[in-house]
Amino acid sequence: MSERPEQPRDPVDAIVAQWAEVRPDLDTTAMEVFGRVNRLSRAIGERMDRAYARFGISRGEFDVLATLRRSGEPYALSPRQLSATLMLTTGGMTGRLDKLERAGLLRRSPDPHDRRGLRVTLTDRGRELVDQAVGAGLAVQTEALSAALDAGRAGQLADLLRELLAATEE
Amino acid sequence: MSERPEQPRDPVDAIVAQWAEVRPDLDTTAMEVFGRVNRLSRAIGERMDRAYARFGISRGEFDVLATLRRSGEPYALSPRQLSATLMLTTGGMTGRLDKLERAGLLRRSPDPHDRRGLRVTLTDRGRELVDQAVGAGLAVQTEALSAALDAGRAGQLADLLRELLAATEE
DNA sequence: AATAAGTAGCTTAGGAGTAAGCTACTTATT
DNA sequence: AATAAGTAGCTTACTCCTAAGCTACTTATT
Repeated sequence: MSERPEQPRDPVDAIVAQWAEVRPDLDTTAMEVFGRVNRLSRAIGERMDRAYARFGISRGEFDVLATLRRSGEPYALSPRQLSATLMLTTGGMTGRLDKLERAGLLRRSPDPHDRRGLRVTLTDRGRELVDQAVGAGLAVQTEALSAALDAGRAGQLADLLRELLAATEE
Repeated sequence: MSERPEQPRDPVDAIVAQWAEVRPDLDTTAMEVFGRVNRLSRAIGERMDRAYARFGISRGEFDVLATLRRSGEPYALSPRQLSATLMLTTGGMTGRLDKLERAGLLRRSPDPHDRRGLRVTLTDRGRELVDQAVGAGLAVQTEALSAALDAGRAGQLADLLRELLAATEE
């Protein structure tokens, strides 16, 4: 009867079907995208938490180390730059830096050009740890993606998401 | 030179390019999907928070009311069912129910068949509020989606996400 | 040079979640 | 019938975040 090929059903289909029963007037099309985006974010996030936990850090802490690592030599940024990049308040950043500094993964030193500011620098141990952890985090994501989609469809998905994200974050 | 049509660049492209500079050995393909999924989830989440705040509730509280509403008459579920559906610990659910009960949006009553359990029921005010709020939340999502993609591409995106989510949540 | 306005990072108070453990009750086993 | 095991919901302690406000310092204006 249906002209569409068989699709696997997922939890969002069930939610959409429930709404159609009790509120058939609602247009739930957008939920088919954002409902799945939310659930995927959460599911993969939990797996990445576990991957990073093996290195003794949380996902938020990994993000700090990774931002420093990505910035290249000398692996130094200000707390301000870090909290802007990670969309975190300065109070939240203070806490993360405290933990990471206590763990010996980074170091705070005065900014030579601005006495209000600090420079946060990756220690050698921090660089080594993040170099390992980034591989573990990517492995989690790669495994989940390649289990579901071949390279062509994965690329299609990435392109559609890019368009949506670019328009959304404007 | 490029055979691919011009793509809008987004923040994930920048992050991927940074990694390629400092760690060219890494395969960041999966990040092109999950990095965007994470950022989209966060960006839309913030907008939905604001939409629900106009009704005096948080997104988590909306989810409780919406789950009850979707379940149909008589809009009653146990705290256990709610915390399972919403992937929340029972402790967290206790807190949400406390707030919503204080606001007069739902009611807790003893389960007539199991004296350990409760039945959580939407009040009339709760049903009216969630019927309004669900429209506001969908409007946020619909606006973001239709600003970026036409109906055909949005459907393609939903289908790819369904495949990925079904495989991921298994 | 004096001063007003802006910025950097930290502190504090409060919110919302988890994990672990509790009591009360139900179900399965003997 | 007695009892062991399981389940429901709540409480407590803890974590991590935000919002607001602080001090110290820098930049712009007069």
